[in-house]
Amino acid sequence: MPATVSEKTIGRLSLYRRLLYELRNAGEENLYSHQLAQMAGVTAAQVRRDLMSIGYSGSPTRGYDVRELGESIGRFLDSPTDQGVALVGVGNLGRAIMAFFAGRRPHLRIVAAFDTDPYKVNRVIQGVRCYSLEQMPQVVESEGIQVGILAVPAVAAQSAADTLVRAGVRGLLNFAPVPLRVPPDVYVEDIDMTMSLEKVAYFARQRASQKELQTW
Amino acid sequence: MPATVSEKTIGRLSLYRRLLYELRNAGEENLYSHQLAQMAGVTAAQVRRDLMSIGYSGSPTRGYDVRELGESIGRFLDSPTDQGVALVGVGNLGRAIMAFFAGRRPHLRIVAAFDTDPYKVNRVIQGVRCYSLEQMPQVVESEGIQVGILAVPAVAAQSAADTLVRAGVRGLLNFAPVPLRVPPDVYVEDIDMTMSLEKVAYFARQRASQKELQTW
DNA sequence: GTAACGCTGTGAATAATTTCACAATATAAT
DNA sequence: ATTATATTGTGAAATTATTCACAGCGTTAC
Repeated sequence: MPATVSEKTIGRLSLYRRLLYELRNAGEENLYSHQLAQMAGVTAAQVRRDLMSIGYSGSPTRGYDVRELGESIGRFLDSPTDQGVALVGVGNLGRAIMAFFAGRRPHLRIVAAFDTDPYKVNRVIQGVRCYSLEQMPQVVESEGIQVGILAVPAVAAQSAADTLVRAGVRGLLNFAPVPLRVPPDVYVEDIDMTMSLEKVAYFARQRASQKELQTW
Repeated sequence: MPATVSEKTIGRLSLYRRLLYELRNAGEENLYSHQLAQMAGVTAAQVRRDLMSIGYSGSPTRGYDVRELGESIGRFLDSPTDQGVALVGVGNLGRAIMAFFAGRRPHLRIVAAFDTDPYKVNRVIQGVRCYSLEQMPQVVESEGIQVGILAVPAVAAQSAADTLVRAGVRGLLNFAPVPLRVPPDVYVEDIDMTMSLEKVAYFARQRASQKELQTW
């Protein structure tokens, strides 16, 4: 059981847990590494390697217990106490994010939203109270928020990040197409839709031309 | 110049291009690898390595020409002809995606949207015509669409993907929290917001506790 | 009981990615 | 012209991530 678990493994564990949760609802009680692997789109060896890092052991004959493994991943990934999340930017994307996460994980909930638009401030949108940017330090500190989501325009991203970090946020999920500059003790995950779409376009083209070559 | 360029490099090239475009607008004419690196949040060696793969050369004294390099990346990444994109799912997220990409890259535009909701079908939303799911094969084929974006609920994702692929799509950008099963000649990029948020929460917590340990 | 099976856990091998480090070089200064 | 300088391009090394391959082991079947 390694002292530190890689970013990629953490991501896959989150995926495994979701799949296990669905299996549990479907009444499954146990499964083998190769089954979980096929559902997750990875190899069986990868699954076993990942599970090593959380110290969960299966049985050679029954494989893994669906419920136990799910809970085990939960203990590893989740905070023992609830983690509140701050959302900055309540535009199209921000509201879509709110809707997407609404009612999903009670342990990791959006508990406050921030926007400059005075029409949104003090409203409750998707069950989340909306504050002005000025109130950010206050609210973040009083709620003990450690995680922020940035859904603001590119130009506003860095300053919003700075304010969040100053208020004590240690992790950012950044949807703005700008690399953020943050202190080394703050973790940033970028969701760069433009980059992703361009990657897809590039490889789609490549695959399409490979297909043509096959007939030669 | 390698025969095949890695997925990660393609992603970074897309980012470099965006940064170069901004620099160009700011009137910059040339820059060094370490400058681009610092803007992109990578090392200078990484930038030089990435640029090797598109065969662009700079000068030891002037560095890279901002305009030339940007165009060079464009020639490498972009299709010589325009690439149309199909968006499936015009809910909160779908509309946010439309708004996000509206007017960004003319070469890579959302040209058709699909949804089951009869209220949306035949409407024009964010400048994009909305069709029913039944029309998908037809429209995708007649428009020559090779790239699809899935912004549908998890349960609908696989079947939407199947239809797109059958109609000729070779690349998918998948926002649904489900691993898609597609033929090997179709490229899939997943944007899994739940996984990303859980990663951020995990590392935020970790960084926060490291901070505490520093004082010991 | 015990033999056979097919899985897990993991050390070792391989593959992919990044970084190091330095020769080659284009320019500016003198 | 020559020298000094700071950067590029790139083999080689280091690091990180994945896969192989197999010993060890519960369980089941007989």
